[in-house]
Amino acid sequence: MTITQLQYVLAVAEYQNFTVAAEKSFVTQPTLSMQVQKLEDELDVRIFDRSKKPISITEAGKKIVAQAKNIVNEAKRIKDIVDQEKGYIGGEYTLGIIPTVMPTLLPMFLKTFINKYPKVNLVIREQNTDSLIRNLQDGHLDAGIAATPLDIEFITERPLYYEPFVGYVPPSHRLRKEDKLSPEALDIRDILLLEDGHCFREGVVNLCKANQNFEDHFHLQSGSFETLVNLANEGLGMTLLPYLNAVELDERKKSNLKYFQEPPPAREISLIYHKKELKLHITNALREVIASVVRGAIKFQDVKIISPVSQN
Amino acid sequence: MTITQLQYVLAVAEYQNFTVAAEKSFVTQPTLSMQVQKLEDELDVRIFDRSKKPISITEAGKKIVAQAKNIVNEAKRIKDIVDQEKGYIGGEYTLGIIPTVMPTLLPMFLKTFINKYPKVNLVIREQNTDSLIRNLQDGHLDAGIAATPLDIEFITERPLYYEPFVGYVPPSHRLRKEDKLSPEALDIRDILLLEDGHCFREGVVNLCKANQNFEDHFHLQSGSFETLVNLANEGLGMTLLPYLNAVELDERKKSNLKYFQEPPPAREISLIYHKKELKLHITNALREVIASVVRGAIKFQDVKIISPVSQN
DNA sequence: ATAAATTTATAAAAACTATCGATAAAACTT
DNA sequence: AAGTTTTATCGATAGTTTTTATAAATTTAT
Repeated sequence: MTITQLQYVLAVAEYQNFTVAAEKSFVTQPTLSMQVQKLEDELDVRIFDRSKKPISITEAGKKIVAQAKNIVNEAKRIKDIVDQEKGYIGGEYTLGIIPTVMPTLLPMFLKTFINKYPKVNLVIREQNTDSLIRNLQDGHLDAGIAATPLDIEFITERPLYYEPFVGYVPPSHRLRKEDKLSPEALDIRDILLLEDGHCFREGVVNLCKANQNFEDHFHLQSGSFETLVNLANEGLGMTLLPYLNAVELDERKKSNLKYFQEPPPAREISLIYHKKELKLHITNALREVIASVVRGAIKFQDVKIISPVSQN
Repeated sequence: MTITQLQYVLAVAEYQNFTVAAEKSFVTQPTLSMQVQKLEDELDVRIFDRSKKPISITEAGKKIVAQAKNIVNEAKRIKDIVDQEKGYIGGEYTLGIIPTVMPTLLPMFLKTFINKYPKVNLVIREQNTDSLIRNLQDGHLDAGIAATPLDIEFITERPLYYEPFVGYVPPSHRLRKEDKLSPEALDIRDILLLEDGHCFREGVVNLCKANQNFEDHFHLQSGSFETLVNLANEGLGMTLLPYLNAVELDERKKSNLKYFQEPPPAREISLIYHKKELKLHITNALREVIASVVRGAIKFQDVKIISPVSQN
C-alpha cells in the first residue's frame, strides 16, 4: 500500500470517474486504474463498483476512502511540519471567504500579504459558511474568514474585527425620522434581505427575532448589497448593511444611512481553521496582516454580537 | 514520500541504530539507509544526527517521527477496516496483562479463545499498568487487561469483573480473632506488599489510606503473592490477596484466609483499549470470551471499588 | 595511540514496479 | 444498431527499490 494509491482512490471517489480522476492526478487512466486495482487486490476487497455508470463506491470502499483521506491529509502535514520547523512561509495556501466579507475585506489586505510573503501561493475562494466548514473538515481549505461564533467542535475561531450593522433607510421610510436605530424598532417584514445561504441574512433575522416572532413570509431577496440599496431607494423598504459596505457608498446614498444606538449590533468576523492546525505558521502570518490593516479601518469595541447561525 | 520510508524512519527512531532497524524491518542496512536519506532529501531536512554514536534524533526529526507514527498507524487501520467489514476475526493481536492478573485469568480464557478464533495470532505480554498505557498509545498493544478506573483520556475501559480483596492472616496475627476484616482495622505497617510498580500494591495502599496517614516506611516487598504468603506464615505480618489468587491456595493455607465485611473492597479488572478502536471486532470477541468464562468463576456485585492509581 | 570492531555511506548490478501508449472490452447514449 | 464514453488489458520503457560488495567514519579495546 502506498500513499499514491490512496491518493488515486481519493481522486476516483471525488470525481466518480477513473478518466477524470487520472487527469486530475496528472497520470494516464491505465496508470490510475492499475494502481487502484493493485490496492484492491492487496486488501482483497472491491472499493468501487464499476459494473454501472457512473461508478459507485462499495460499503467497504466508503470506510476505506474516509480513512484514506485521513492518511493523505496527515501525510501532507509532514511537509508542513518541516516548513514550520524551518520558519519557512511559503507554498500553496487556500483561503475561503464568505461573500458578504469578500469585496470589502479582500482589497484591504491582499496586496500587503502577497508583498510580505511572496513565496505563498494564495488561493482564494468565495463560499458560504456551510461549504467553508465542509472544506475545512476535509482539508480542501487551510483557513476561512466567516462570521462567528459558529461553535463547531473541530474549528478554532480567532476574531479579526467587529463590524456593526448600519441601517439604510430611504427618505420615505417610517423610521427615517428617528435619530438612531434600535433593534426593537426594526420590523423584519420591511427589511430587504440577502438570499438564503448568506449568514448576514441569518444575522439580521436573529437581530429582529429578539423582539418578533418571525414567520417566513415572502421577501425580496438579493445576493448583493448594491441591489438591496437600490430596491430600498425604490421605496420597497429599508435594509441593513455591514459597516464596511456602508462606508463605501457614494455621498448621496450615505445620507440615507442611520446608525444604531450604542452598543450597536455587530457581526464578529473571524479567521477560522481546523484544530489540527495545518500550516499554522502561515495562518498566523495571515492573521497578523489582516489584523494590522483592519485596525486602521475599523475600531469598534463596545458592540452587541449577533449570532450568524440560524436559531431554529 | 512513501509509507515504507516512514516505517523505516520509525524503526531507526525506535532502535537508535540503522543496522538493527534494518534487521527488524527485514531489509538490508543500505536499503534502509538510502530510503531514510531519500526522505530527508525530499523534505530537505535532517531527521537523524549520525555524527555521533549512538545516533540522535534532530528537533525536526522528533516532530516528523511523531507524525510518522500517526500516519503508519492510520495506514495499518485500513487493513483492519477491511477485516472488520468482512467480519474476519484473524491476524496478529497483541494483548498486555498486568502481572497480578496474568497467572489466574489467562489460563481461564486462553484455550477457549484460541479454539474459537484459530485465525487470530494472539501475542500476550506481561507488563505493568504504566507500560501498558504507553504501549496502547503508540500502537504496540491492541488491548490490555488492567485494574481500573484509570481515567485516561484516550483509553476506553470495559469492566470484565470485580475481584474482592481477601486477607491472609496467619494464626499469630492480631486480627486473627476477628470474624470478618474491615478496612478500618487494617494497619498498612504490618501488611506485606508487592514491590513497587504493581497496581495491586497501590490498591492496598489506597485501601488502608482511607483511615491512616501512610508514611513510606520500609516494607518487605515481593513480586509474587506466593512469597508474600510464605513470609506471612513466618510471622512477618499479614497480606492481602486478590480473590482468584486466594481460591487457588491449598487447603492448609486456605484456613488462614479472612474475608472482608460486606461490601468487600475489590479491584475492578477491565479490558482497556485505545479510543481509536483498532481491531475493535477482535477486541469485542475477546471481551465476550473472557466475560463468559469469568461469569462462572466470579460473581460479586456489591463491592467497594478501590482505585489502582497512586493518590499522591 | 593504534588496532580492531562496529556502524553508516557509497557504488554497481539485479529485481521489481509505476507509468505510458495503444488497443480491447464493456457500458451507456442516441 | 451504431456511435460514444468509460474502464481494462497488454507490452515496452523508464525509474526505483533492493541487494551485494566495499569504503569511510566512529567508537571501543588494547
